[in-house]
Amino acid sequence: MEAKYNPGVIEKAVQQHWLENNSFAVEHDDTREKFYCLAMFPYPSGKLHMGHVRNYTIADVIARFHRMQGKNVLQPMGWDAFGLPAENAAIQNNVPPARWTAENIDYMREQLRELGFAYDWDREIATCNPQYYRWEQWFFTRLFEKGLAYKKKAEVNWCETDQTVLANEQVVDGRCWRCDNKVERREIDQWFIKITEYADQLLADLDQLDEWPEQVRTMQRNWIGRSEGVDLDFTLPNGEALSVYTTRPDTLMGATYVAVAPQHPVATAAAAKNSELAAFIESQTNIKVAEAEMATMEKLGMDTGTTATHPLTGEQVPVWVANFVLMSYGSGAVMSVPGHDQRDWEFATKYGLPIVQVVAPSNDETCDLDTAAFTGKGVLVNSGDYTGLVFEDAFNAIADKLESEGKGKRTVNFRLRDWGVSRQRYWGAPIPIINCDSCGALPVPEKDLPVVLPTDVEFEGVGSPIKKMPEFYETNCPSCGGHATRETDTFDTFMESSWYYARFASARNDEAMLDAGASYWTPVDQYVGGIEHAILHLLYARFFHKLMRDEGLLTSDEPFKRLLTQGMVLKDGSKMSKSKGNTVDPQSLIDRYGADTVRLFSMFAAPPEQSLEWSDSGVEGANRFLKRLWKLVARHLDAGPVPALDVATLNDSQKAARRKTHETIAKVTDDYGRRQTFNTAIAAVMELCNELAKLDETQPQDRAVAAEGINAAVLMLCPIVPHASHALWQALGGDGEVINAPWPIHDESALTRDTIEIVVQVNGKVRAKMSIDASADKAAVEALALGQENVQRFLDGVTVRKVIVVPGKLVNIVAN
RNA sequence: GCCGGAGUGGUGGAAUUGGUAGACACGCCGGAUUCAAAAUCCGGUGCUAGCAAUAGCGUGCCGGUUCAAGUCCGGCCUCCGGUACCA
Repeated sequence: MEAKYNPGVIEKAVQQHWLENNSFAVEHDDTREKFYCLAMFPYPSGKLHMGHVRNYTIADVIARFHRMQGKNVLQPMGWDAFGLPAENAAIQNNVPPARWTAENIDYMREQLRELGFAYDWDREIATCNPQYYRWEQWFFTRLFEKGLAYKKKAEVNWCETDQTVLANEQVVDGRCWRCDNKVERREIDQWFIKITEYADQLLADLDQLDEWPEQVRTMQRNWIGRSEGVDLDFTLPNGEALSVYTTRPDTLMGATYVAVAPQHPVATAAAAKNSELAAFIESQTNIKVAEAEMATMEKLGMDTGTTATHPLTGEQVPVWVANFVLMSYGSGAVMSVPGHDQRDWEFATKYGLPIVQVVAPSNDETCDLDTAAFTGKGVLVNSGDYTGLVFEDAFNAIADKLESEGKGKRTVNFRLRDWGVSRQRYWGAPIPIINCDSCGALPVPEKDLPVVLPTDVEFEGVGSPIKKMPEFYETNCPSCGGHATRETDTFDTFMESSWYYARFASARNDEAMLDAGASYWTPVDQYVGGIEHAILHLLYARFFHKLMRDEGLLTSDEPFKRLLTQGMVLKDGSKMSKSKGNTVDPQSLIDRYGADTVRLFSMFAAPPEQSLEWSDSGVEGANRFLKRLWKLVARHLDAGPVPALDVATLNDSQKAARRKTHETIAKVTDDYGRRQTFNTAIAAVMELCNELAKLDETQPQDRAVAAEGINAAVLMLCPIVPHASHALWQALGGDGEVINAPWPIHDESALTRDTIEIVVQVNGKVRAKMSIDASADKAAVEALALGQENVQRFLDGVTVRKVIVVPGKLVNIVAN
């Protein structure tokens, strides 16, 4: 064995060895327990950044750990290759998106290889490849046939100067990022998939996901937003219903006005006769299509002059236009109860609308309608027949009344909206639809799939080139054969990332979207990715899984069994990003220290779910540990042959070192498996190595204890630093390759202790520590504790009231 | 705005079920080695006082529960993620 740790030489050789042996290629094998470990695949933006390194190291560590546990482990890698940045690069540098993307993939693939990740490269996929997206197109046509895909109008950010739709990211302070023109909302036809039809299942099945972080489940639950309420009708002067949804029908008697969206027909009709109102509505179109924008903008409104009849009192209430009411949510109108809704209260206060109290607190909550709405559930007041009822009774009485009079209906509502999948962009999978003037929108027949995106394109301006390519969009109607045009919009890139995990299991099948491989490998046993994907990507993937299940392609209900959401990589307290100029290039670190050091540092610096603060000296520290480990093994090997371990003859220090080995195995196994806190696993192995270094290798039984400990340390570090472990395992004469070696199992009998240390507190403050026989009973522990010299000092002049003994840990003496 | 997190020494973090706050590292200080430096090795290191034993204080802020609170409860503050067309 080389005396010096030389990662440059070792890593290259070990990676070559894995490549030649195709070490991480796996096959469907029903006789073995499978483990599918997946990290969220990258968008090929150029080079790997530290966030990637962290993400892929975490997943690789988990995959390698489970492989050493004897499972058939699949860990694939691919590319989420469609998306906006490729188009921006194309416009800026005049490079076609396909070429830019392919070059980035080639570069990043090489970087992943240099980091030593245990991928089955035979399954690599890129979503921009027609072999991939053809199945997405095919699946969409299936959804269309089932009525789960449909077209409707929806609002987008529109830049009049560039004549193009802008992503939310491209709107800065309400203006186009390129030309600084003010954006406006515009309605266009878009394709949607009915995720709302699966809202109940998506909500209910969250309960199955007991290996997901609770916070992610909570976020999804809130996002889906199931509520129970009542759809009820106010009546317009012309007799038509003005429908609103409320979760608080108990406050209906306090509704003093109705607010409608600027695009609501009532508003449009009123504006036709009122130029001031028309101008107000017009002024409200310059707002970005984003929830945060809508929720934080100044709440503005104007009276339409129209009134509506209250369904219970028969009184006339004014109808206002309000900029915060969204046409796309529910009916585009809300009843306003300023006494009991804070937003309504602010609006009513601003515009002098009446505020009426109809609910009073039934506990000690305060209620002062001069300063704020009372939003709690209480007891009804000032509500005619309903006065005196508590929330639930009032809800039911009013809902019953409305239902019996045909003015309302109990309804379950969801916050979740259908998934808009149309993008007016070039670099995406073409939506496989043909529009025929006489037959309407029709799916492209299966035999004509895929609809291939032309890649030899030039960008003129910012619009999608295929919208100006008749050779792409001119076609014939599959039904009548007449002239027709293709859809030129492409799919939301969340479409590709919603099913790629299943395709990895059937990656080389060109005859079907999924096959038996997908049934064997899915669900993914461990999914690893950024917390920023907690809602959208993970919800869409869950939805897609259920769609594929209902198409008969899969049998499970959920795609990801266990989820680890990793935190961000920060430098100087903020996210590493090009715009902040605080990025650290992982490549220079790999070149300087080797992949193992980079992997070790990123796993040691913080637990995976927390954000990770970058530190150059921390990297040095990780490298130093590997050098020390190397030295420890070299010293051990130089000390000569290792005799058989004879447990019965061990002295106390040898016994202690052996106990440390087995305690460490137990802890590290738990840290890798259950807790997934790799930082504490590393710390524990470091402690073990510090102990092993103290052994006297001139003594035969010290050498035997050291051999056991060192072998365990190398095995336990293998998932994190696989190259160094490979070389050390070989030098130690281990069986086969370390990547296939069985995970160490701790020896329970090595853990026993003769004496233990107990802490003694007086009134909760530590006053002494004492060593006592591990078998001592409570009375003996208590007696010894009371006899401690320093404890006596604090008991002087006071009376012992109570003594609490926590076995094996502490004694607390309560005295005053 | 709304939903979800986070806040512990000079720094990253540990404390797993309410039971010794600061494991393991980094940095710093002192020493060894060296012509010298780097590297390496040994020792010290929460703050305050003390030669020390030890004592007081200490986990963002305010309050509460408990024999005991970083951990549980109530109310704040700051920062971060998401907010449906960034991925």
